[in-house]
Amino acid sequence: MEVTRQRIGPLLVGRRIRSVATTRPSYLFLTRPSALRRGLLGRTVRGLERRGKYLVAPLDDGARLVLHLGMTGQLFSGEATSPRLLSAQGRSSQAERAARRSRAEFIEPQAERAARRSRAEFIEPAQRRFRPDSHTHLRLGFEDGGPEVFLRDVRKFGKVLLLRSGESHPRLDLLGVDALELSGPALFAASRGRRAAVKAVLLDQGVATGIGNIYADEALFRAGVRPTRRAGALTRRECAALAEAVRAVMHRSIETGGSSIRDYVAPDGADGAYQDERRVYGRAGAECLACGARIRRVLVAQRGTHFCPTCQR
DNA sequence: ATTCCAACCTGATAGC
DNA sequence: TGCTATCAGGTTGGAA
Repeated sequence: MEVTRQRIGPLLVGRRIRSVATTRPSYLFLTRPSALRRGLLGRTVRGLERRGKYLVAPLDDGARLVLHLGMTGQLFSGEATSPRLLSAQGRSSQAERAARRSRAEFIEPQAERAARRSRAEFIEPAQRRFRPDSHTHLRLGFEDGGPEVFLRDVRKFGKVLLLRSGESHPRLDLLGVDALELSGPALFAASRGRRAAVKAVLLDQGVATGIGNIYADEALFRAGVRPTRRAGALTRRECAALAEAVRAVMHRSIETGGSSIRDYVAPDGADGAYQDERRVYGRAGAECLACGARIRRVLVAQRGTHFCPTCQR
């Protein structure tokens, strides 16, 4: 979300909204689309802040546009280009691609295939332009006629709401300290008396906000702490190491542009690279890069949880 | 006062 | 080919 904030900021801040298109009312819209359109039309965006995984955009009338991307949300420029922004209809499935490939290899002479490839490379850029689909829930156009801004979210676990001037919202008010500033003592204090697994505490946005499933697993690995450990049993020393690991992992992910594993793209369409630095998340059955043991996957707090049984105690 | 768990959605993939 | 089951960067509200 921090990478998204940094890169979508210039496409929002200082621009006056001329058009607002939305999909039909749904779980995603905490503010009804009709009210959202009324509240946004003609407004100028004054800034863009992040509160944990939420983005908050103050408007020139004192209202605030609040966005959360949930699991599959994508916030991006109309000029962005990426296969991750295409819906299934606009993209060939893996089965189709495989079928086409094997057909092609069977009947097509190599020279012909090369010619087709160069034709495709010549034509493709024009065809790749993003076209709003049924998952594109918000589309903002601006007075300056520049690039639009899109919010797309396949699963609709994201959130869009408009807070009127001075209005607050419990979802924002209950957030803890930002993960980038989580301190050992704060984590230690928050863990006291909690019987839940330490991973559940890391994911609790009221303790620290911004830590998601990938980063919880990666931080626990770095700190050498097993995710299933009872939070209340962690020592000050372990909390210090874990808080440090959280900060390090989050900073590194921001540096590398985030984790593009399945849906995430930056607002400019670029993939992040943090997925290449994962040591445990999504590596169940593979060898631990530190000790060679098999990475294990278990459920903790109903979330897939990955750890090294020898490095993490 | 916590912790658990189903629910909110859709799509990709693995296995039979 | 198709069908079923499982999994997925999150959060919430109410039951246990």
